Amino acid sequence: MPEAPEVQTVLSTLERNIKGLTIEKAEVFYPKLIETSDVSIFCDALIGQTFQRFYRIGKYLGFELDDYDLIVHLRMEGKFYIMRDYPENLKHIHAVFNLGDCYLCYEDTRKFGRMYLYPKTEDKSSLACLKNVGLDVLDEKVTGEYLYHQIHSKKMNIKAILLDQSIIAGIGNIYADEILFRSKLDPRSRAYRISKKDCDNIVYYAKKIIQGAMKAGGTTIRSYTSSLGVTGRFQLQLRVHGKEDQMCPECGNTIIKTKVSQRGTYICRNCQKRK
DNA sequence: TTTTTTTCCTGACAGC
DNA sequence: TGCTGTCAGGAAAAAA
Repeated sequence: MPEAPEVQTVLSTLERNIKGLTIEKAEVFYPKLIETSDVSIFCDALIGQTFQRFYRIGKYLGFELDDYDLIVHLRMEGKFYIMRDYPENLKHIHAVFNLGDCYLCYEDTRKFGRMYLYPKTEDKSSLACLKNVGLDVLDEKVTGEYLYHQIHSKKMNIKAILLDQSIIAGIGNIYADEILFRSKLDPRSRAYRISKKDCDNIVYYAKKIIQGAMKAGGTTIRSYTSSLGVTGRFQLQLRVHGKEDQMCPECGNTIIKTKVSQRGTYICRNCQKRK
């Protein structure tokens, strides 16, 4: 499940490999992949467009072309591959872009990923698909103060807050668990009970963990890989997520798995206090 | 308005 | 073997 670090890894890899290349032909085999228009309009518009600039907003990948902004959300299992030859097995490949001397292929087993195409704009935050996307987790405007102001009157649990992209963008299920473990907070704690000091901790660890994961090239759990098959190594550093029935690295108690906001959630009940 | 639930998808896996 | 049911999950839509 790509979160900000994985998206950044994919983006960097693609930038190194396809920046300056021009789309000669575009094919889309799964119509619902394209949110902004019919497939034929989408494919026709891309012909002759060159990849100019690469950017990330939360978990969204942004490609600035000559005349358009192409936005991609990988959701759970979306992946890009750069291939020398046209792909043989198209079973889970839903889009192929012919870039002249290579093919950029989009694969997504569960078909949750989406692509958006808009006329090019300087103000990326004005794009329709990003209207509910808040400040990126690494944005300097994201501080404990900011988080506290956003949540002090909300009833939602703190994990749901961290997953809410309109408050802080880029955090997903895996890192939410890790951030709350490091902050010593039970994910089920109500937002309005979270102190200013706790908010400082949450933001501090959120930035630290996300930046650490970016350096390591993103976490890999289940099927996630970045383009070109580059896989991250950060999973070795995960402390609670996916560690059901294992010992807490801090206190030795058993880590439990439960559901919070419909999401699989890992907690050390000894270290993480419910507020 | 805010919060919760449902929906979208397929493959892996458990149980019979 | 082959079937059925459950689970995983980001975000939008629908319901509460």
